[in-house]
Amino acid sequence: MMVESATETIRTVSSNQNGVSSLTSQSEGGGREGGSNGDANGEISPVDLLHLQQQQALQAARQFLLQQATGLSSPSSNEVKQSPVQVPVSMAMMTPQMITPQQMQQILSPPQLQALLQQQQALMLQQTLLLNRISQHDDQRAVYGRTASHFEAGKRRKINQRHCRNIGQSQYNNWLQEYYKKQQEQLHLQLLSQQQQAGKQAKEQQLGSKQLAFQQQLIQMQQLQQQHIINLQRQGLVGIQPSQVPIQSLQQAMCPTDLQQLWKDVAGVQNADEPIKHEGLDLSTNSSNTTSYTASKVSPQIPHHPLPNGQNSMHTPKRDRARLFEWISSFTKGESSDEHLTPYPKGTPLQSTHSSHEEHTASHPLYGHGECKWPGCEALCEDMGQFIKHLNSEHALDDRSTAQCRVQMQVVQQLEIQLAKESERLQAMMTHLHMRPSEPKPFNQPLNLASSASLLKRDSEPFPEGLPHPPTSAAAPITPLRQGPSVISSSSLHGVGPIRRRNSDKYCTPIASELAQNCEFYKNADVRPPFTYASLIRHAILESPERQLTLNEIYNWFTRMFAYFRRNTATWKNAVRHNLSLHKCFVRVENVKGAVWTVDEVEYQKRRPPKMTGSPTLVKNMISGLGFGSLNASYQAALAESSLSLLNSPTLINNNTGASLNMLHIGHDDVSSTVEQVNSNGSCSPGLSPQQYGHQIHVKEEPAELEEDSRPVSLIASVTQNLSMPSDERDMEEELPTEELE
DNA sequence: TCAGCATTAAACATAG
DNA sequence: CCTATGTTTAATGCTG
Repeated sequence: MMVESATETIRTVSSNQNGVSSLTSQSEGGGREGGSNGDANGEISPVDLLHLQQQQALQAARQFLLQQATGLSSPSSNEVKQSPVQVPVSMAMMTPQMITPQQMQQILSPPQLQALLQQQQALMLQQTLLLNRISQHDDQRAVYGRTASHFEAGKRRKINQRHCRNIGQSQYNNWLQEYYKKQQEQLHLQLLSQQQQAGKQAKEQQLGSKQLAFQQQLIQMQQLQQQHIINLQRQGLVGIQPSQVPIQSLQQAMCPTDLQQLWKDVAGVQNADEPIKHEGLDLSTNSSNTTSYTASKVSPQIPHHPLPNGQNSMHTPKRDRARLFEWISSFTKGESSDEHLTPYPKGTPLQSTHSSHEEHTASHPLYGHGECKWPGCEALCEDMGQFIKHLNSEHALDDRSTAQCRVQMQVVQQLEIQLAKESERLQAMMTHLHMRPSEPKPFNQPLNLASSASLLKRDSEPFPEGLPHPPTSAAAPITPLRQGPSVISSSSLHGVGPIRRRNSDKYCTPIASELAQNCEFYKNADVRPPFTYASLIRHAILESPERQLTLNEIYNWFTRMFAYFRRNTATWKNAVRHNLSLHKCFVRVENVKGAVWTVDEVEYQKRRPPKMTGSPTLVKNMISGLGFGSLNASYQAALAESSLSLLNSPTLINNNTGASLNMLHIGHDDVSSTVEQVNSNGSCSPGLSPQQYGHQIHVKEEPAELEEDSRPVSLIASVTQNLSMPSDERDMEEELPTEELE
């Protein structure tokens, strides 16, 4: 899922980028292809949006020119009159998101702020248009002239009419009209703002420098283009519905951080343009002092120009480049600061991927498979040198690259968020499965202490605690009932556990499941497994095909399965030997080759039985201490496995187990593990069945001890056999193996 | 506080 | 004699 979504996101982004770039080039040619490019579905694509905005910008510019040409000095003009009214409207339409604290600070009054924002939007539109045109002509002046001519040629029209009209680009009319239908309101809003701006600018003209004013506007528009593009890309990235209001939707789509950053930039622009805006506002509301502002603004060299992006993409002074760089850096920092969003440590998934990618690409992360990996760029580069060249020429530090960089950051951020979500989901899934992972499974069921506990005497424990969790338990079994499930997730916690956690062992019974689930973890992590040596040894032995292992094989199993046991061999090997000798459950059988160790399951489960039969409490204690609980589970498991058909519900299983346990009063300790094994095998493996264990017992030298229990055992065994017997002849097998070997 | 268990360490025995 | 394998004892820590 993650991959898919991520891929999708990337795809979208790249397409947007392509769309933007293509649009830019296409718009230059005045072609309409760009519009169709966007979405074949008729949905408005970023490209379409851009076109639309371009048109709007043209309209606004035209108005402006007209005003200039007409000498709209009089505030009484329609435009001017409208603006005051419109401003409020637009304000109402605007979302709070559009305003940033920075802007607030800059603005004297809320209304003014609103107006400023509106103006910015209008500027962006205009900028887009102009830039597209400008891109065709390196000479701004040429553009200006051309644009001016357009404006001059045009006449003032009503808003609706404007939508349908496109200066020298009638080709856009069709799609524009469609768009218009969908976005009429939005367009109105924007156009109104444009008008307002035009009106304001008209006043500027009053000041006297029409050309200067226009240039100023151009500059502003250029400054805003960056943001505009970003917005478009973002829109694509976020996957906003085309039907949504362009600007607002874009803003909404942006994450708070991005939005903030974006508006920082905007603020910067405002700062630079502040005079103008104020002027504009003043003009619209009040026409004083514009001159001074205008003068400063008009100056193309605006020294205090704070906005890095604001620079004309075509002409980015080095100092501004530095700013751009700084800006990017700051943004990046901001991004990193947001990493907390991701549960994973920095650089886990994404970064690691990145690094690998880098390695893969050998020298440059943006170069691979002979082509440029820059988003939206697939330029073929035969070699590194060529690529570097390409990189420096096509992806230099300019507005466009910056915008793309931002988009990429967005992508990363989105992916991180996605990752976080997916991780969370995974956690939930694992938690769910582990918590009752085996519910479906017979042995897990036994976990229900309540039911089984009462039934079980010595075994009582088994269920509850036996099943519990191994690793997790390290801490302390909270609720016996659900402990059972230790999961992979818990595995991570294991490391934390104290070196000795035999305690857990008691609960660890489910070694098999635990190991099965966290196998890889233990193999690679130098973490002591939360199982007792006895449990591990037993597991190792039972896991073997013959259910018998030589000491050396046991050693090997330990080292193979646990990174932890790859060191301090002397210690743990000694412990293994000690356990093998100490516990009756481990039976040494002379083999041809020497001696092998087998498990006497009954004995193993019995381990602490002596008095257990007593009250439930006692049993419990014993169980907890001994870690018996499993036996029952194992038996049950075996039974269940063998007769799954019969055991549909856990309850049944439990009951069975409980009953059997009672009768046998056998301790189950790792029963769960036994069960687990059975489960792991896919079907209860006959070999593991209690019977076998029983046999082993016989094999052993000290069957005598069992006697008391033996009866119960035998009963159990018989029961088990009955249930599982179908396919086995285990009795024989158990002994046979050994003998055969011999 | 105590009993029981698990672990660790170590001494000792035996076989190859 | 060395090593691997087993057995046994003791000390220690933890848990209930």
